[in-house]
Amino acid sequence: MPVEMLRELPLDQILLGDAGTMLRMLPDASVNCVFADPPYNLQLRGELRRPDDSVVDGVDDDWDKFDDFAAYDAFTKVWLSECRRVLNKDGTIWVIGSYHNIFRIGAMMQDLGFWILNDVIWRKTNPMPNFRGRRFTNAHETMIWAAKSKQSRYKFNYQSMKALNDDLQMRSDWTLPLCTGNERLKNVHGLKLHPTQKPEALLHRVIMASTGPGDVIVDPFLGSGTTAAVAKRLHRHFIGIERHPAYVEAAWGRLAAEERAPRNAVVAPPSGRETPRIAFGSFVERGIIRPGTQVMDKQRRFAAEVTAEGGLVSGPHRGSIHQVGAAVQNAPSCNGWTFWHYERDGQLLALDVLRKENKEG
Amino acid sequence: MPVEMLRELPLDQILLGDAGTMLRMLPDASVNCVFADPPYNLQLRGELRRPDDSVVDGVDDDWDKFDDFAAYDAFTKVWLSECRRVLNKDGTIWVIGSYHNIFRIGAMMQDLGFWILNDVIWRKTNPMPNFRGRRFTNAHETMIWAAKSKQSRYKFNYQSMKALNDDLQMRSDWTLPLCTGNERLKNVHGLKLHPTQKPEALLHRVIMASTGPGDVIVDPFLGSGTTAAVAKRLHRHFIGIERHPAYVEAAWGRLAAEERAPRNAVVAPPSGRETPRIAFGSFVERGIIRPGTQVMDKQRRFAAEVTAEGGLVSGPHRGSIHQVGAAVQNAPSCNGWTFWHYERDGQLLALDVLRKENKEG
DNA sequence: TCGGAGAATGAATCGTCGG
DNA sequence: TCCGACGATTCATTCTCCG
Repeated sequence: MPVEMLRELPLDQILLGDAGTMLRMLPDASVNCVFADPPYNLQLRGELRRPDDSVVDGVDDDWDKFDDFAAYDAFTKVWLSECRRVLNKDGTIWVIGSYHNIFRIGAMMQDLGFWILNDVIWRKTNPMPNFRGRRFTNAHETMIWAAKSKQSRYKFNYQSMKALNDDLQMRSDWTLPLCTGNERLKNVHGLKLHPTQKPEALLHRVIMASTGPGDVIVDPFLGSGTTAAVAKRLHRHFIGIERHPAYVEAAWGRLAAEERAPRNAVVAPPSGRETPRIAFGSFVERGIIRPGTQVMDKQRRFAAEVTAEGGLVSGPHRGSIHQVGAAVQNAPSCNGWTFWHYERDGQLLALDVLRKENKEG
Repeated sequence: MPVEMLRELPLDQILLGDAGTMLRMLPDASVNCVFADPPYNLQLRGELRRPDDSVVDGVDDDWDKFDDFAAYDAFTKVWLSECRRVLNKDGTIWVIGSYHNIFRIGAMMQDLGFWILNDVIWRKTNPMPNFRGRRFTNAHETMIWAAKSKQSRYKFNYQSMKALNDDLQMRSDWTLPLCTGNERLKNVHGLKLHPTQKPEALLHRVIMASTGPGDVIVDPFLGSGTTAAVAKRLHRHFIGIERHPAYVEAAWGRLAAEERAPRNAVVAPPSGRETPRIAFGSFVERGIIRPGTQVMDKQRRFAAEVTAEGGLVSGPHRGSIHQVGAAVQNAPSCNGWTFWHYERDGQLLALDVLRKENKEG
């Protein structure tokens, strides 16, 4: 079946169809980044029960069923090859998986000419236990981050990552909770809409690390739309691909409710020393504080705005909560945690309450 | 080149030679466990040969990396296949690597019929920083733990692992420091003897998790001998293979200094599954529980009565403690030992306390 | 409205033995 | 090789309910 190639990128659209077919419609070397969360090929057998005899709601969807490894490899080769064609020469790709599929995917990526930059571990704070005591608790998933080729001059926002990590280099293991609570999309019955919805904090870090404002990110397995929502929030363009109309519809609804952060909150920080230093970034990443949130001192004499990398901007001043606090007062130093406040439920609260409320901060 | 197969296992020996050749000397299905830390340098000139046995040349052109991958795959296939042959039917293998090689290894393990049980992340507390600031700090290595086949009834010392982890299930991510200080072997110049000496803590956990005292562990890339030293300490047998005489010599020196732990320190805790079974009837027989005793679940929602033949009766339900427990709850199965309770001295005690109080049924 | 108890739940390749 | 019985086994977090 001949596929018509689009002459313009379908920016900020969700294409209904399977990954291979839809990717073929996109022009060569036209996008900056790919985030892919393909089926894992879990190969689950019977039902699994918890010690209290309740049944685990496993992933039994048709889209995760393959006859054998050969079938899975054939499927993988199609979409990975198309992703590589669509990426521009300096583009990068992220693929997430578990031990069921990630080794096959990684080997194939190398065979196709991708150049692996890192494997990144998502360490789950609250994984499902191993109920039968037969293996180690499966407490992580693996992401592969790779450039289109060894020659790619890829983008890595080193300073943003360092700022997000208390002024230490960001490591290859990221500790983040599962997607639960209000963030988890529900269907009309109040049950989870999608069995494998990824947390927004994960996508926030991925997008902040490897793209800039205005870049184009393709997600060939969009699912519930996390990639699209976070891309919109951070002023990146997205192109989503999803086979199931119900997921496409839910993703559109989610996007409608998602607001862009203020423009100056997502500008990349200057490289060099005057960069924010704090774990304040973790609150931004986890959505506890949104980029663009207004903060002020207790007397409301000074105001500033939260940036996507976990710092502040106030007029010409940009940097950590401490640096900007000092700058606006024209003071030599400042404890941003106690100086800056924000409004919540009509109250003015010091940023410090965030640390007290969130031990992991 | 014909290789003579040994008639007896070379227990607690270090074989000088390359992994593939030496593994061929070991009999089929003769060992319990393999720990492998293979080289991952894809530019191993001279060591790597193509499947047709031609030597990979030193060209570093882009297209040549495909040859490098093919050569590495051929090298990997030889030693992995031999490891699988040498493992007994319930044996397991551990392989450690980084993103350079672990994906190729994992995919090949699946293709050879190994059944992956977990991928385990070694999270380094003190990794080498990324000096150029172009990637995430490479702060982990990946281990694949796999059984010889899907049908293997592999060993996993669940209770030992749980005890090692403060009475919580051991997770798939292990946080351990690099091998440094006195543990790190030095050469005569005071420089590190081996570039990738693994910490003993890592091998301790590997060996404790998947083997028992007296088991045989093969390390086809012994290096500085960490596997052998920890195996000896924990009363396991080892068979080491190493192609560099200097490493073999250092490993023997290390083994000479290594003392076995006291015998009773390495006995695995009773794992429940292995403790001898006691029939509930024996307690009735011996008069510890009288026929007619009332039993109930913890919430006192269900009640039943002990029968003279060591079962229970509850309304229309009659049978073993497990069967009646399942029947009254309308559940598919039930552990009667922990479900049913009885009153003694005003306290509600699970029937299970009887087994703990009367170890010799 | 607040606090405590109890229920719910998450990408999961989750038995062994005897007849 | 199949079938039935026995019985081993859960962590972090959020939500709901009730007093």
